[in-house]
Amino acid sequence: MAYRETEKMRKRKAQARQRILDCTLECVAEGGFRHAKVTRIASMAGVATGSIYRHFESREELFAEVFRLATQKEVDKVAEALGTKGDAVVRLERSLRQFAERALRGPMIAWSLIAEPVDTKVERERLRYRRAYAGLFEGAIREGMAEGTIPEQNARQSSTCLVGAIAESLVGPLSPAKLDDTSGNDPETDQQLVNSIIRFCMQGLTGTRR
Amino acid sequence: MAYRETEKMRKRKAQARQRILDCTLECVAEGGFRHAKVTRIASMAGVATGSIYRHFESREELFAEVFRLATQKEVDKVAEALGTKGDAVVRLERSLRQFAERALRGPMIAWSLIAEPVDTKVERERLRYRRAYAGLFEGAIREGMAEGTIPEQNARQSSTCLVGAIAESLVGPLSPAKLDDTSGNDPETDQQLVNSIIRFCMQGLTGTRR
DNA sequence: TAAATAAGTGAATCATCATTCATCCTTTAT
DNA sequence: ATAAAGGATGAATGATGATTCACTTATTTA
Repeated sequence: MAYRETEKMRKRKAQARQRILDCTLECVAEGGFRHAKVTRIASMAGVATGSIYRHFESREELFAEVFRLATQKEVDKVAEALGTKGDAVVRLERSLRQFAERALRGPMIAWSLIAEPVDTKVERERLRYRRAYAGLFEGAIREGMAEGTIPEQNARQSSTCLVGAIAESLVGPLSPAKLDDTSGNDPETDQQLVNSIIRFCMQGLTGTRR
Repeated sequence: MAYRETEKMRKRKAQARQRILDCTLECVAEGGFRHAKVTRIASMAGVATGSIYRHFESREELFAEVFRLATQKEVDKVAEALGTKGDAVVRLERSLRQFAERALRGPMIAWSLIAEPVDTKVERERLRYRRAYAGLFEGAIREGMAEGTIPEQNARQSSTCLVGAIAESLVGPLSPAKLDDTSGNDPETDQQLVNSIIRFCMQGLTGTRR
């Protein structure tokens, strides 16, 4: 007699959902969460406003999901860099560089993830995100302590400092005020920036100048 | 014939203005900027809503002013600690401790100043505020480099890292989720927290374990 | 094809608060 | 005391957008 959800429909819905997520990310990459209006997202995704709410509890929930996804990608990259060959020190260095360089390459989205004022649910995701990074770093620091390349210390605390130092150093260069000045980001300057951040961080960790 | 602003009136207005500022700060200290509603502030200050706008352009402007004042106090304390006797290294250490300890003592307001999502104008003040700290630290780092207690480095960059490392380390302990758990802040734990932050920072700066 | 059910729509609604402004109240100066 | 000039008031307004929901359209099964 009746209708029953079929594979085809399930797929179609999944696609719509995905399109909404993609468009939201695109909006965020353009102007941050604040400027990503539900109506805009809907029209970009080719669905009605109301349809957004078939897929997501609320705007905040949608944003939280987008945040989670965008974040996961970044965290994975850092994890990947930490999984390469070498002692903990060089791997940490690689991963810090990865973090910073990726942020400078996608500045608006990085700013949104790191520093844009957001609502509670997204803010909660952000704390998770930062903790995820810190967790990764913490593990590597422990490995370094075990293998003797990093002196004994409170690994949890140090990892938090790493995240903070990088984030703060990037906030200036990433802030929207700077983003839309046309002076363009000089890749050489960026490189120097990254280098000095890393220097500070590695010194903080190892207590050794190089 | 007519009315002309007199000293008495000027004073009364100044008092009202001050009362508004005080109450706003009080509100912020209770629940952050987000929960500080204009109507609430007005009634606390014993004035009509509209009167707020006799003294401040807008809610945002009021908040920006409050932010500035609260901030100035903090910055001054750090500057004071930097002005004490001793070489740059010990003075920096003192000032970092000052910064962190004060934050832990007034956690909600500290969170608002450091990490609460806020509107553009206030956010702008926050950038200034962070730069003010960074500027102070930067000066001290230069002094250290000049006197030979701190190795050559990009002082600007390092100071930014300091601010970031501290801020990030505090965001966890300060975040409202933690603030209203009743477990109370153990002063001993706080002390350890502060110590390890400082250790990391000083190492990052000097490249020397102690 | 028809009945049953779900998905999709988007204009209308709602919620939230900051902000305004017509009005009344105070102060000043004569 | 009174006129002139602000000052203070707070209910009403306005702006912004998220969210809803009555209705339309699609899909499935018999």
